[in-house]
Amino acid sequence: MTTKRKTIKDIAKESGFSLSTVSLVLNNHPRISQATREQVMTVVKKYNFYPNSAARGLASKSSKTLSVVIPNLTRVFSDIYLGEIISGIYERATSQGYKILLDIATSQFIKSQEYTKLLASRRADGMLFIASDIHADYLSVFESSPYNFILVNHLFPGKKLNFVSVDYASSARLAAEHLLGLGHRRIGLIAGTNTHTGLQFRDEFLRICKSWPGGAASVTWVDGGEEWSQRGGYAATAKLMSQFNGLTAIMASNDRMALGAMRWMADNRRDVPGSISIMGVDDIQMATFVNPGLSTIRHDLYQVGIEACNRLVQLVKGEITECSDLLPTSLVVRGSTSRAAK
Amino acid sequence: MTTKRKTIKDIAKESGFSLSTVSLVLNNHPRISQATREQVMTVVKKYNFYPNSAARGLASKSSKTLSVVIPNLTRVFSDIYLGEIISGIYERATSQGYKILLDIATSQFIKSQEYTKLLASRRADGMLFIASDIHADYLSVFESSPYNFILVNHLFPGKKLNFVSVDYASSARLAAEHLLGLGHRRIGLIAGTNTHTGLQFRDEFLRICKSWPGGAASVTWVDGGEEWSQRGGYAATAKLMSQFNGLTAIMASNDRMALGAMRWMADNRRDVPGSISIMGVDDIQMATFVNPGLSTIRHDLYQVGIEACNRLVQLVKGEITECSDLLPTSLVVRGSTSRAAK
DNA sequence: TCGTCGCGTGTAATCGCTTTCATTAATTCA
DNA sequence: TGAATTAATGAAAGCGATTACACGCGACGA
Repeated sequence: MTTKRKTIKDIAKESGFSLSTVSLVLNNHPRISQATREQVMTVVKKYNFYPNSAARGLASKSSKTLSVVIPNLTRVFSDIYLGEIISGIYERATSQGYKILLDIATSQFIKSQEYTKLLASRRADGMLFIASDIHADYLSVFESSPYNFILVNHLFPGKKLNFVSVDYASSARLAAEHLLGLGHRRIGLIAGTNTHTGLQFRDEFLRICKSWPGGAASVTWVDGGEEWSQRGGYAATAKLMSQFNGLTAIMASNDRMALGAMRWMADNRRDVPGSISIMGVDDIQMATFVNPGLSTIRHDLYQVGIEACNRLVQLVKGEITECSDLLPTSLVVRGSTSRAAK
Repeated sequence: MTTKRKTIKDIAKESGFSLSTVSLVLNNHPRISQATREQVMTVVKKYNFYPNSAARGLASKSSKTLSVVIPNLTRVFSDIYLGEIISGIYERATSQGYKILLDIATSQFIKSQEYTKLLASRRADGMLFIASDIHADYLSVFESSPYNFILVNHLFPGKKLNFVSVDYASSARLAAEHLLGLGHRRIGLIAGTNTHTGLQFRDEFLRICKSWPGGAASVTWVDGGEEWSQRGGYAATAKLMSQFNGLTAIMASNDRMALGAMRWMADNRRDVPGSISIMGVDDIQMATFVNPGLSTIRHDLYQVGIEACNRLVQLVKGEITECSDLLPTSLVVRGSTSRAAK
């Protein structure tokens, strides 16, 4: 627009060194002497020069950018669950010198194969995919592609797709053991069935309950809805409570649905945990604010973001070629669960 | 990694056309005949070819990317206010073929002048800045730079910085007129003083109240805290109520702080609106859920995002050279405000 | 004294596209 | 039928960096 933008060539000319020397200085190459470095940097500072990233990307074959794809939920940008993961990703990406390109997995995004395009065009060096339900067959392209791709807090048992996720099976185990240990034998489970991790949680929970040494528990489950929302949890609870008598505990597959369950109990004057125990999963901030506090399984989603980004960078650098990390979870007991009334 | 990546050259060779023809096809140039276009596209499809974006960016001098900078708040990725704006930006950017680069205005980001670097290195064609308090002096670089820059829902009265914002002065007017019209003459104002828009709101509100034809109202104001949070609103309310007697209304500068005020009233058994009216600004979803519903000034932040992005694209394309848009607001009356008790 | 090694720097090829301008083929008109 | 237009395509010059390789030079051991 205004004056011509400076290039590395101008810097070279003015500092009296060659193109390559300037380039090496800008990339902190050790072969450059301190004296030279300083002279060049003086000129760089003078013009507030920053090397053109397109040219740099072209020559170095790297965009120093990572793509993050989030699910297409209503109010996706104000979702606590995602917020934690994204924060983790952002923190780590930034500290490693990568920028973040944000995308939403709308049907348009999927249909136009934007996810492939981003990587094929080298606009991003790798991709972190937080969005994926069990029907995400289109991800199969990544099974045998040269693209750096990681599924975040999701996984596909059948497919050879890289992932970094919390260990939902272990969460199910911890939760089941906690409730069973408190003597609960009639449990209502609000499941999330549109993701494999959700299914994994449900199945493992059912398995543990059925084979419990202290006596099998009868578990009836209902679906909590696509978005794992408080509203969905509320509706699921209503269904469970109306169709099954004598439940002493409700296990929700995430805290939001658990909060919905607590809300239903409050609306219907059922005492928690006196008459029924409620348990969630994730340990979102809100779990500590409600009354009674929500017993839950802690999922450190910020850490998931950190780890996923770490792995992706390793993938990009070629330090690893695949990854399937399961992060540990832990039991958090608060006031919403207690010994089963007999 | 695996097989060599195809380039436009390979496509040219295989389709039997020249480099330039393929390029023109890929860019939908009208000078290409339909027949040629189809032949070329066949080969493109066959290899699932996407042109290298760095090369493209280098040659065309545009990255087709916009930078979005958000404030460094705790839990920034799960903030409703920001979420709306970002959704709007994302929607519009995507529909215009731009990608979104996300950044947080941490002190590190500011100190290292990342914001300048992004634009100077042409990594982004333009920047939407949602983060800025009244001390954002570093933004002065943009006053007379060739960079495409827009402040989103903020503005600096003194500086020549492009902005797209809701009209806070008009919001103040609407709110004041509503409360004054209901007969309120002793009002507590919870202000946000760390942004110019916040100050604008406060000053205009005070001005209207002072010069009201029906009799001036006495307004006392306190600061609601840096993050305009519910917690801050709660504390501010406590302060107002303990230090000033006879307030008949509380005006909060955003809904979150208003919700904090309502919470305080509930905790202290003060009837809303029976004994005191409460009013917010923004009209976030939660405003409809609380009981009584929160009277507020509607700010269509999604629209702000859309407009801001629109303007930035125009700036990038050179269709406009500056912008200072104020978007209209409107009064939303719900249950939290009523005629002042006398 | 000479060959060799290291260090610091410069030369030039390259990355994969866009775009101007020239060229060729096809069409129109006198 | 030949000249003048018009339409479609190709050749080649950048775009602004990175980086392999070559080179010059002083120091060193033989």
